[in-house]
Amino acid sequence: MIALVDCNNFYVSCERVFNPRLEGLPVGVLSNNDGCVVARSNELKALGVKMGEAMHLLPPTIRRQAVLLSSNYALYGDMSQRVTRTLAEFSPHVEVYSIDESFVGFQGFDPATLEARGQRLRQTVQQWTGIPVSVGFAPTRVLAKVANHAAKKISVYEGVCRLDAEGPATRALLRQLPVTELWGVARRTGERLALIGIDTAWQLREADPKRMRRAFSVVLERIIWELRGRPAIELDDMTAAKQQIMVSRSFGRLTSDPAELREAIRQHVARAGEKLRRQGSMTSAVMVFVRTNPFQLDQPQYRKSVVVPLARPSDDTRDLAHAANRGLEAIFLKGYRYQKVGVMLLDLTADTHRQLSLDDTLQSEADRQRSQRLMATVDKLNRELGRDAVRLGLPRKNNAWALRCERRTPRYTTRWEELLRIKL
DNA sequence: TCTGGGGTCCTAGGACCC
DNA sequence: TCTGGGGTCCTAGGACCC
Repeated sequence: MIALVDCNNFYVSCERVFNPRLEGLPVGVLSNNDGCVVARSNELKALGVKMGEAMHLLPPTIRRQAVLLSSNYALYGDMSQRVTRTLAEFSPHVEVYSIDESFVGFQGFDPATLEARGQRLRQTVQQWTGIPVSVGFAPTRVLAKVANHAAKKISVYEGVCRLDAEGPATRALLRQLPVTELWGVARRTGERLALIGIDTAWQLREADPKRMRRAFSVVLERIIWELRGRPAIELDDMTAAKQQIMVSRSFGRLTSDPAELREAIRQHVARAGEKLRRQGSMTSAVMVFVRTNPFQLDQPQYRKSVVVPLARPSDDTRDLAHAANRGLEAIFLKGYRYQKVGVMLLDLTADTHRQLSLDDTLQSEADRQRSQRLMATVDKLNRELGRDAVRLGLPRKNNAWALRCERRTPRYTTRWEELLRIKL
């Protein structure tokens, strides 16, 4: 049996831990730039606010009633780690799936004891971190997701639900579950399934796996096996090195100024370089992209990306910045109002595979060591003194890319000076 | 005025080879 | 009139996740 442990309304719950006055109120947390709603309390859901709804399109009555907060990722990331550490008390097999969800392995435990363990887990996480969680047990990940959904929605489960592959509870749940509520089935696939008369999770489970593979995809076939209780989805080791690293942001306001684009790219490259070195990788290609605001249909639209290969794999921010600048020059066009730029590091390899090449005559061992020391020092200073304590090049004033986040709460768990702002 | 950011996996189709 | 077939590799884009 495997358990999916999911934090309820995670970002909102984090905010409530440090500001209990938010209990009972409709609370929402906004995306970067305060653009749209990415987390909702039950009260806000009850007002009809949908996931991903644009802030500026919310009816004024709702904006007056609701407490809408900028996102505070320093806080959520830290709280997430506390939850994960608590889960490790219950099983040696914890796979962190996202900031608010983990799969926890319970192989070998007596199935009859699982619900009680689940309840104890909930209470412990609540007591140690202040975060409410729901627990779904099942033989496969897809079914564990269904069980978790039931644990959250159906009050008799009291936050913990166990589903067997066969059994009346499983059957009843799958019969009334729209197929698009399943993990891995979204709108597009749902539309195609509807055409052949499959609307519920149960109907999908009863479909022929091989035929569905041919008509749809291997992904859908695996979901069918999982619904029947046969594991077909393995999770990647979430601690494994990423295969690509992306950093991008929307601008706080649109801009046509190439200097502002260059500055944003430089920022993003610096962050991407940090991430790259933290996981001990090198990159051999840097992708740069720019785009206008796709929602402004009356404005001229432009989106373009380019991949710039590096002469040799590198993790030195200066190399990455050089490549990114060339990429930006190649795709920048005058006359457009840009909304977003970003960089992606592709083709990552472990830096232990650092290869000797013919180019080594051009870059001596001494140069490489200097580069490594410089980057290690920059990373250390930024870790200890705060992001951007040290950077390559000077920042500009009044940047277009400065984020709007006017409603952010204090970073209670990671900044002493902000902790003092709590009103008692 | 204002619509997130960061990932993964899979598939189709083109280029190329023999 | 007739113009192979099968394999690999790569890339772009779709779909999905939270």
